[in-house]
Amino acid sequence: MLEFQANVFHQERVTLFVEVVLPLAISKTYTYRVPNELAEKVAIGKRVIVQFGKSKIYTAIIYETSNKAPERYEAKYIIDILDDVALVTSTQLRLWDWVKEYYLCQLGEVMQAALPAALKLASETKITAVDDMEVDKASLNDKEFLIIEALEVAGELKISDVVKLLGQKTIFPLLKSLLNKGVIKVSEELRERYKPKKKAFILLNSIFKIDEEKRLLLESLDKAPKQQDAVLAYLQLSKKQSSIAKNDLLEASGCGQSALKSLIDKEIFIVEERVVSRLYGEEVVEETFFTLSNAQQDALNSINNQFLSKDVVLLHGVTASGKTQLYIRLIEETLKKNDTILYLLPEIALTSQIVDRLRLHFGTEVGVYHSRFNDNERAEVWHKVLKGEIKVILGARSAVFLPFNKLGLVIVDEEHEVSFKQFDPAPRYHARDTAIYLGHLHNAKVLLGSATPAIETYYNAKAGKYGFVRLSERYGDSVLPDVSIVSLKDQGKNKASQSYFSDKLLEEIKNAFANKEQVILFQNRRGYTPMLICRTCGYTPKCTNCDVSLTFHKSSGKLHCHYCGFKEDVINVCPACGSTHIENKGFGTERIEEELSFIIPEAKICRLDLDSTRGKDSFERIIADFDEQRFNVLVGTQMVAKGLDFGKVTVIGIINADSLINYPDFRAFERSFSLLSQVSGRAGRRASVGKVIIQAYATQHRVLEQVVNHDYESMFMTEAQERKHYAYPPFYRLIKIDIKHKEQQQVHACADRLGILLKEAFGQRVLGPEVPLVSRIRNYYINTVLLKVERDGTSIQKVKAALTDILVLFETNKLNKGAFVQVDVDPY
DNA sequence: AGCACGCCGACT
DNA sequence: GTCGGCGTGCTC
Repeated sequence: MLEFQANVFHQERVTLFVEVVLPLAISKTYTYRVPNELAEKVAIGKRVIVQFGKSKIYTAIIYETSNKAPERYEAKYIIDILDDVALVTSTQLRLWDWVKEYYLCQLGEVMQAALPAALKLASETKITAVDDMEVDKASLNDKEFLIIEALEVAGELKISDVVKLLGQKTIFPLLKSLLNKGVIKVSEELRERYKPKKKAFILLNSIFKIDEEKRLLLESLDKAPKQQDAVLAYLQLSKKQSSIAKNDLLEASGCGQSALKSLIDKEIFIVEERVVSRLYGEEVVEETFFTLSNAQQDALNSINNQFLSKDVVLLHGVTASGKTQLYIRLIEETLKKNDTILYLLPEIALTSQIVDRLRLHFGTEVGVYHSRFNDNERAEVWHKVLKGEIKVILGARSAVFLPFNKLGLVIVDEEHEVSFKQFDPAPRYHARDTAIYLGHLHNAKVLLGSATPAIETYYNAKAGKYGFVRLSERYGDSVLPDVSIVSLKDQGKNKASQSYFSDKLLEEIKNAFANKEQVILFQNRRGYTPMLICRTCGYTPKCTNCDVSLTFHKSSGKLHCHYCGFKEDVINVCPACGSTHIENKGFGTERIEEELSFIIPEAKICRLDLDSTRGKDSFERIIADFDEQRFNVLVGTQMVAKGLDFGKVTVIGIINADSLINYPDFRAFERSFSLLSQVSGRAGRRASVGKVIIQAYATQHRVLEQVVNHDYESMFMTEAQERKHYAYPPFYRLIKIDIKHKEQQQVHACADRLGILLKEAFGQRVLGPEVPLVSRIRNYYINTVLLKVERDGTSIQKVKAALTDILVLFETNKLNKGAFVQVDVDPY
C-alpha cells in the first residue's frame, strides 16, 4: 500500500539526481539533488556549482544522472548549472575513467589535470557589513571593532584580508561571533576566471566620410599639431589595414594619450572595445610547398599501408630525416576527411620553430596548447577544440585531455621522451600511452615517431603489436655526424690546472669559431659546481630539507637545492672545522660557460638550462638569438637536445658522458643512448658534416660504441636481453610505491608494514622496501617498494585491484598515521 | 583539499 | 581555570 502510493507520487514528478566529480583527490563521486527548475538543463559533462562541506563551493562535472534518491543521507541541491553545452564530452569521461583505473589515482585528480584552471570557478569567501548598522559598537571587542571599521572603508573583505588585518590565523571564531551579533554577512562569491581578452580599437567618426570632410577636419586641427598627427597617422594606417588598434595608432603617430583623448572627447575618434583572440598574433602567411624525397614518400606509403591493419604505427626515423614533413602530409590527408589531429610534442620541443612551420601550412586551424600558455589561453583553445574550430592541435602532455570531437590522427613525436610521463602531482600518466588509448576511443590512428624509440615501443613494434616504418635516410644532403670518443683519463695529468675540455674538443671548438660556425656543449648538470667539499674534514653543505648536497650557483652566489628550491649563502669557511680549503667538486653548465670564456675570451657564449630560462620568454629568446648567430657557443643541459634545428652548428661536445651512463636506473643506458644520439643529431643538419666529441672516462662502454656507430638496433638487443634477465619492462610491468613520513624511524616501520601486506598478496613480485638514492625530499623521508608484474597470465587489473585494497588497509591502520603513499604505475 | 571537532600546553 | 595551538575525519 505504502509502496504503491510512493510510486504514484514519483510518476507525477521524478526528482533528478546527479553524480558529480569534484576537483579533489577523493575516491568517490557525490550525489546532488537537482532543483526542478534546473532539471531541463541537466546533461552529462556539464559543469555544476555545488556546495561541498560546510562552506566550500566547487565547480563539479556531471558524471551520471539518476532518479533514485540516496538512502543513507539527504542529498544537497546543486546551486547552478554553468554550461548550455557539455564542456566535457562523454568520450573524455571514458578517458578519465581509464586514466583513473590504469594509473591508480582519483577521478578528481584527473579532472584537475584535464581542465584548465580558468574553467574551474574559484570560490572566495567574502564578508560584508549588514546594511542597517544599528549595532551597539560597545558590544564589540577590539578585534571585532577593527574588522567593522575596515568593512566600513572597504565595503567587503576576503578571509585573507581579515587574516592580514589582524595578523592572526584563526579568525573563524571571531567571524562567527560577529555573525551571531548580526553585524556581518558571509557570502561565497564565485567568479568565472576566464575572461575574454579585449583590445581597444579606434574608429574615425563616420561623419568624416569623404576626402573633403577629412581635409577640413585636418585643417581644423591646425592649432593642435599633436592631434593633427594622430588623425594623419590614422588615415595612413587605414589605407593598409581595416581595423586600427589604439596602441598601434599611438605608436604610429608618436603622440601621447592626451592628444588621443581630446580627439575622443571631441567625438572625432570613437573607441571600440573588441574581444580579440589571444591565440594568433598575426594573420596567416601564405602556404609553402615542398616535395618528399623518395625515402620519405616510401615511408609515407608504408605508414598508410600499416594503418589499414594496425591502429598504432612506430616511425623510426633517424635525426634530420624529415619526419615533420611526413607528419604534415599525414595531417593534410586527415584534414581532407574533416577529422581532427592531435600532434603531441615534449614541452621543451614545442618552440615557435615548429609552431611556425605548422601555421605556415595549416594557418588558423592550428591550436597550440602547453604549460607556457596562461590559463585564459588554454581555456580558449579548449572551447575552440570543443566547437571544432581548431582542427590541428599541437600540444604537450596535457593536450591529450582536450575535448576532441572527431579525432582522426594522433602523432606522438619524440615518443621516447621521458617528460611525457607526468611525475607530480597525480595523475602520473604517460601521454604516449594515454594518447594510444585516446586514439582507441576515437577509432583514430596513432603514429609514434622517434629517432631512438623507447625500448617498450620498439619491442611492441617488433612483436607486431604496432606497425613499424623505418626512415633511415637523412633529408637532403645532410649526413650523419661523425662521432668520436675522447678519454678524459689521459687528459689533465700533464696540466697544472685541470680543464674540462680535452685537447681534441678545444681544437674543434677553436676551428669552428674561426670558421664562423657554431658549437653546442652539453653537460647534464646545471649550476656552477654540484658539490662543495672541505679539503680538511670532508664536510659537504647539504640541504636542510632534503638528503642531497647543495649545488653552488655562481650567478646567484648561493648554494641551491635542486629538489626543494632551498637557497643558502655560499660558504668560504668550513662550518665544521673552520678550514678555508673549500673545494669545488664537479662542474655544471655555469662553470663550463665560465671556463670556456677564459680559454676563448672573444667567443660569445650563451647558456640554456632551467636557470637561464626562468623568465617568461627567455627560452624562446635564447633559441632565437643562437639561431640568428648572436652567439658562437651554446652551453646547456638536455634542453639543447630537443628538436632544435640550427643550421650553423658543426661541433657538438659532450663534456662528460659518464654521469649519464652511471645513473642508477634500469633505463640509464637507454636514456644515455637517446640523449647522446639526439644531441649528436643537432650537428650538421644542413649540408655540412657535423662533428660530435664525446668525453668520458669509461670510453669502452658499449653504449658509447653504439652511439658512435649510430646503432640503435644493437642498443635495443643488448638492452632487451638485460631487461628480460632482470625482469624489467617491456617484459614486466612496474608499479612504484613511495611511502613518505616526516620521521625517519616511522617511515621504515610503516614501509615494513606495507611491505609485509604486499608480500602476502604478491610474493616474489615485491622488491623492497628500500631507501631510494635521495632518501629525504622536502622534509619527508622516503621508502620505496617496487612491484614487478609479469605480462602473461595474471591480469594487471587484478593486481591493481588488490593493491588498492591493500593501500586502504594500510591507511586505516592507526599505526601508519602520518605516513602517506604515492603510487606510480609505469614509473620513468 | 578545506574546515570542524577534539585533545594538550601557555597564559589570566 | 580558559584560550588557542594543531592533529584526525568527513564532506553528498
